Amino acid sequence: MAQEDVFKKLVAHCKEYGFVFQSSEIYDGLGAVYDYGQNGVELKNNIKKYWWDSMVLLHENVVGLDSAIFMHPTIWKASGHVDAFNDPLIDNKDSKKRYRADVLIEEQLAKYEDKIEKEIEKAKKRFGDSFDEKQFRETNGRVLEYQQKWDELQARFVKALNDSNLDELKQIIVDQEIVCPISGTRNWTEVRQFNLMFSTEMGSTADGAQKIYLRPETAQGIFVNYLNVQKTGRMKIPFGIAQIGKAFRNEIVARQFIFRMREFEQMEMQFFVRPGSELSWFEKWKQTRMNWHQALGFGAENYRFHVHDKLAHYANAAVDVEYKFPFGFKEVEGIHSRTDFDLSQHQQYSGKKITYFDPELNESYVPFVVETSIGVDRMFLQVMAASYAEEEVISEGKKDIRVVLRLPAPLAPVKLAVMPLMKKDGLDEKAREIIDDLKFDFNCQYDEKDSIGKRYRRQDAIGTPFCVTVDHITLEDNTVTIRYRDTMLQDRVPISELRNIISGEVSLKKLFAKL
RNA sequence: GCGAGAAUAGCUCAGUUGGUAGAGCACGACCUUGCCAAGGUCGGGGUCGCGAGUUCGAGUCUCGUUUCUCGCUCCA
Repeated sequence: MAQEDVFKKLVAHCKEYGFVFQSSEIYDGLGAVYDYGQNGVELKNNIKKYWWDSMVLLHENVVGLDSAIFMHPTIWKASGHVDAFNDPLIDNKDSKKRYRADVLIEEQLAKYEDKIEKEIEKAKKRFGDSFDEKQFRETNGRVLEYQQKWDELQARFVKALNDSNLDELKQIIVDQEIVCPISGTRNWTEVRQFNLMFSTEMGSTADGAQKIYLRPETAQGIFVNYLNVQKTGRMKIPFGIAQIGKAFRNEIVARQFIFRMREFEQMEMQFFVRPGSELSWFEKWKQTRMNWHQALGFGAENYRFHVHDKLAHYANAAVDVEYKFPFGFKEVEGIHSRTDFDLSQHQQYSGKKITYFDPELNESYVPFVVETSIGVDRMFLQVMAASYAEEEVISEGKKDIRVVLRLPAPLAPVKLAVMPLMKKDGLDEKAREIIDDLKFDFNCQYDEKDSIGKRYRRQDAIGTPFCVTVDHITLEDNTVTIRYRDTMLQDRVPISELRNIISGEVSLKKLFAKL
């Protein structure tokens, strides 16, 4: 089966079995926004718990935080997000290249300047020492003509920028007959403002309102609280702060299902260290995080590190954990050495001192930061992609295809399905009794509809690791058959042993043992 | 954002040169069976993505639009 087909089937499966729905579907959907259904939310919560517990419970020096989505607007100036993503862009339809509209116009201005310079150069050669540049500029016809064009263009350009008039920027490009350097054509799209941050207004009256952004990353909430946590938690460097939360990016192109969404969820941990020690911590977290991924048992060959050649403005080392999705190796998690960039910026913009006093060194410094940042939704997609399987089964000589989600049991939405072989003779009541006993320990499901084989397959499709069937023998000796998802084999066990058998398999400790 | 393709029932799809919308599976009720998806009977469910246009008449032709897929592009 081709990999693209696998992906298509996976997307269809996600919808058919209540894992992921498109947002606002009955209104034709909302681009690149998705909802998690009854099974999806359970899986997602389990993924988050796996991450949270492995970070916060397993590391003495890592604590949690839940900061607000709304933050002071200056935070995004300090972080560099406001400046870096506010460009008017235009595309050439022939070369399909994208340019900054303001840069194209600036280049046009420079062309007029070049022309003036050339005239001056020529005149210099002609007149030699007697050349008076100031007088030449004021009297030469060609120079005056270019200068006038430059003045007009500059005035128009500045006004358009100040008014944020995108139509006018486009009109300037048209009027100036600016061509694409690659295709040489003037086949342009409209000029569009790209701001990757969503904004809204805070304050109920229009004149008193201030523009605030929906956070494009959760990290800044940790940075601005680092000293609160350090002081109230009596944390000593090195220590980390972990956070799970929603973030929002107005992606130009959001594609590939839940891989790139406009509203998404991050699990980030910022680890604060002594300056100079950041690269060894970077290596340590790199390994720790890879172990976390591989403990799920999806095969080490499906993971790799991708080292960034081009580093972001804040980083001095960066690596991605990539997983082999049906559409190729793609980033699931990023580990970045963010230096002291963020904290120093916040110190500068807030005017507040946010240094740490290191009692061992007897000195104060702005800590360096090593970040691990993973997308919950990508992780979800990765788990689904890795678990989805179609396998041939032969029963009574007939071939059949079984769709099974081989989810790691601790992540499975439903841990146990209890089903009466028949819904009569009190088998159904007995099944309910078993559920009532176990429902506070595990997410259980009851099913009495259709043949038993069909019910097993329904549970396979959502990844339920255990099915328990109540039959007539159960009524005599309180034993049931327990059927395992992956092998399809069955054992007969006493009802009293179910809790032990299941909890041993579905506990997160099973995964932590591999870390 | 550019280019190409797609959209008909919950799912997979059929629907002839334009003539009042179908199948299988799924779903619900009842009967039957009882350990790996297919028994019987009856039933519910679609203004054919949305909006215009052409036409006596549009699921079908034209245009626009939305969403999805693929390629390019972008991704602090």
